[in-house]
Amino acid sequence: MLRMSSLFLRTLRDDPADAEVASHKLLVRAGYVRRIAAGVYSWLPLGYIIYRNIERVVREEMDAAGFQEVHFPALLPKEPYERTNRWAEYGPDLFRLQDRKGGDYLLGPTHEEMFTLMVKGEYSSYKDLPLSIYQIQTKYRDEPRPRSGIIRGREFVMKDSYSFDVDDAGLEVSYEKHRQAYIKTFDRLGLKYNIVKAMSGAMGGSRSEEFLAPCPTGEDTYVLCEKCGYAANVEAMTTPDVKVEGATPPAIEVLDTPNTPTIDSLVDVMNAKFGPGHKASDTLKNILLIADGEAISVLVPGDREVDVKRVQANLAGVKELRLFEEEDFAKRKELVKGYVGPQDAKRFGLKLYADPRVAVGTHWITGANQLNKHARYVTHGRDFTVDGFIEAVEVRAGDACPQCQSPVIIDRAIEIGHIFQLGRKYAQALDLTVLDADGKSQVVTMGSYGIGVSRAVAAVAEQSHDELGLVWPLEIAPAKVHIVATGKDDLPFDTAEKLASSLEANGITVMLDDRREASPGVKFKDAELIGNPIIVIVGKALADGKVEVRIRKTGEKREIALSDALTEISSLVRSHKNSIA
RNA sequence: CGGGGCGUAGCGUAGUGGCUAGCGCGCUUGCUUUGGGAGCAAGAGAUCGAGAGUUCGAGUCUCUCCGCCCCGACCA
Repeated sequence: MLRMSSLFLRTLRDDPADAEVASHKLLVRAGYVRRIAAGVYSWLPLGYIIYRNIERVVREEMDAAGFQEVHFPALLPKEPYERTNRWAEYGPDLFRLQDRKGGDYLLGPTHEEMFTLMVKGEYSSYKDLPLSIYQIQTKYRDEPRPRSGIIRGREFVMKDSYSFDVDDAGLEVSYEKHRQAYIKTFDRLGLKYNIVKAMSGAMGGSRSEEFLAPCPTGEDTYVLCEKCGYAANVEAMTTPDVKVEGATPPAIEVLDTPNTPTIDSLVDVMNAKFGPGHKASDTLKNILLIADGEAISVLVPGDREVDVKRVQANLAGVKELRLFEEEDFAKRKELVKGYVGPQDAKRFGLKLYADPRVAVGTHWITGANQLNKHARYVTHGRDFTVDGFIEAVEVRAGDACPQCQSPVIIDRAIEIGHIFQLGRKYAQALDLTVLDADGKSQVVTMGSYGIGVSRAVAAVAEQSHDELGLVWPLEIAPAKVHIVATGKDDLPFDTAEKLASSLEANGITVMLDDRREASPGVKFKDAELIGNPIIVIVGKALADGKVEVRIRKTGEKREIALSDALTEISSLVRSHKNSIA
């Protein structure tokens, strides 16, 4: 039983000055966490209870799925990370330190190497697989900018699992098992979330999905089709095939278009020259970029912006990508800023990529590669060809869903989980092989699956709060029932005490506000701020032999006979989970 | 790393180069009060982020450093 009279807790009346998002403000105000350094937080008793409850749910679901828990150190030697080149690749995001002998160590940002080596050390036969093991561990990443309180820290707790299989079919099964376990986990945590197609990114691998908890302050942007349920991270969003119809356009015609370095000015001139009706979407933008030092051009319709992050995500292997700057134009005189067209790309030795909207057979008004000149009827397939199609435009609300063509919506969310098929990258680098049934050596294929445990505390807080304070789901709340005793006599306090004991005896956790000196107002405010799902007030109504029961989430209140309190509250907890939390 | 902002008591904040750095919350003591962050009275609590400088005099002006927040870049 948590007694407010002795609980190590001080609630704050004002929002902390350094907090911006709701979860951060409320977790600090309600006395759950305190900041220690940028992106580094301490858990106070209430916060640690929430944290442990979430960890417990995660652990139970992992165990239920048959995965086995292990535990690695957070402090790791650099050697395994050198073998996969991540000691170098991770760069400044890695917390590095040396021991007294000058040996290099790191604080683990993620543990693929350690898991791979652990399995390599024990297993060597296909008969040992499949295997899934996990840990719940503090991770360290020296983020360039920690933000949003607990949501994005430099120290955080993650549950990471890894699956090991002999072949792709096995990996698919392991992946699916994790996916199901994640669904159960997040459902129990009371989180609203979408499972979203993601890019596997720098980690390589194929299938990849993110579990995103929608909330306005989230850092991730994703698209959702409300009609068919398609959901994807903006980087992974694909464009439906473009149908090209109509006759072959006339041959290229070069036009004098003085002072038209922008799409808008070009459209105006075209309308003046050939009559109204020309749109920005009839023109073609040639966006020049530097990809790892090499100039490339990306083609998008003129009414669209290029999303550099998306381009990079879709250009395999490119580490650094940036837009052309003045000095780049200065070096490449043949590329006339504002008048670039794809028809001379081969001659310029420029790699060309097209957004799918710039399909083969489409024709465009675009630059003529001469100052103050544009060309029309420039046709993909006839007048230029590309080195590849990549998703390049900034995704907009209303874009067509790749599955059903309906307009999609765009939303923000917190990433609470990520599952993906790693493939053989780490097994290869660290030489994790097993003998198959034919006695041949096979490189193991792996999956990697993460849940942000500490982040989930903030995600729930972010999704579940109101103007009064936090609103915890039953499963993870500090206590199921928050009993407030009011009045100056002993009776309400004694009564509350007895009710609390009998609830606890029935396995229902209780927080009891047994403070004699605090005013009722303070106790009510604290109860609402702290956010336990059921609030029971033992006070005024006691004169009629009643107590008041309030549902934190809905604000619903009613008085019930004290004699029924134990059974009524028990049944609320046991059978009304969904309506109260 | 670029841009912006901020560092004054546990928290939130005021402070015009000039007397003993002020207020609210919280805390302590006493009395009163007890269904919506109570009232009265008396207290404790600050090397004003650090260092250097200008000045008769610096929380206030200058410089350097440190820390923190926001936007961007970045981010299994």
